[in-house]
Amino acid sequence: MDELDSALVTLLQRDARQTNRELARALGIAPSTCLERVRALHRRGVIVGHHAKVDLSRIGRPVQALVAVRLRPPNRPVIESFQQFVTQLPETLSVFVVSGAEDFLIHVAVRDTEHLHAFVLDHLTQRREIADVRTSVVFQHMHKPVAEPLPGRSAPSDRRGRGGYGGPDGDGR
Amino acid sequence: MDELDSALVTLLQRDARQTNRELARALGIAPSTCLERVRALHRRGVIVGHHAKVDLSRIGRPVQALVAVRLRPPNRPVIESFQQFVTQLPETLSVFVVSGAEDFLIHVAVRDTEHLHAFVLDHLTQRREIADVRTSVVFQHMHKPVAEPLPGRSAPSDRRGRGGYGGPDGDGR
DNA sequence: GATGAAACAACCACGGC
DNA sequence: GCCGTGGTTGTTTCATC
Repeated sequence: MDELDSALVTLLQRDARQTNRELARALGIAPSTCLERVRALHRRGVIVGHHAKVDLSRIGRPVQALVAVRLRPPNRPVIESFQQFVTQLPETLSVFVVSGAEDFLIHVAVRDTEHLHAFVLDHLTQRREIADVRTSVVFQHMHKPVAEPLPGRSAPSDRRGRGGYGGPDGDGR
Repeated sequence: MDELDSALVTLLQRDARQTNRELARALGIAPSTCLERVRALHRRGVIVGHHAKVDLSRIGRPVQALVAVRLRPPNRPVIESFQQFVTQLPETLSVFVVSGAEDFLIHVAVRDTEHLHAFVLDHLTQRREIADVRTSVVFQHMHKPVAEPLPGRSAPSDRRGRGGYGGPDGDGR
């Protein structure tokens, strides 16, 4: 995970459909080299997928909300079963399991406020393990497409013997 | 936005790097037809970009948190200036402007809990407009890669002029 | 709009440095 | 580990229905 990998990760997050040639030219390296680096990033699990991003308001889901949920009792079986349940609902975009006053935060996108209300009443509060629900409408959602390796300290490059995360650079091919 | 467009949107969200041939074959249409449909989705702003997804823990940012912030006074200049400020911080992944007890919800990914603490103390609470901060550690974050057009009612065909959220404009491609 | 064929460009494995 | 080249594949355009 050197400087070059970081640059590749940033560029591919910004636009996953650049051709390998464009990438190589942007970094000043040969296309074949670039290709191998990108493949290594996939092999090591740094890049986990490529997804098209859609405008939710243009697929009939212009209203977003965050629904905070507290469960009772908040033990593992209850948490895990609820998580699985809520993940599979079509309105759900993403699910946070969090510490603090609430246990879950559910990010949903729906057709309109009526639909939102129905979601909470007909899907959520029907579950008996729910102790509390707090719904916040999302006025704006700014999502940064690029998550850069943080400044001030680089990601562990190749410190061997360290118990970090599974020593990605294992295969010596 | 017919049944075919919906299928394309779903498939491209799942994997943006499928070749046009694969897409066409999956839908049972000719590659050239498929290409034109996909282009139309871009033109109409349904698909706004293609982004590689990275494993945050593998780029040195394994700890995530949600930081709820209440501002004072919560008027437009204060909200907008704070939003711009917090969006540009490197720790920030996404920013929700919400209704309810708090005004902002900031999703951050950091190196460790010490870094999280420093983020809150050195970046956020330094701003004078902040009335309250509540930090929740994220134990799990399940993100659904695919947002399907919701069942029960089809999406508006092509209503133009709506500004979505004034965020980063799609890179036309 | 959808289709098929031909020009064009990109990808990818290989051998050499 | 990085680079250039040749065979292969996919994309893109155009004429046609």
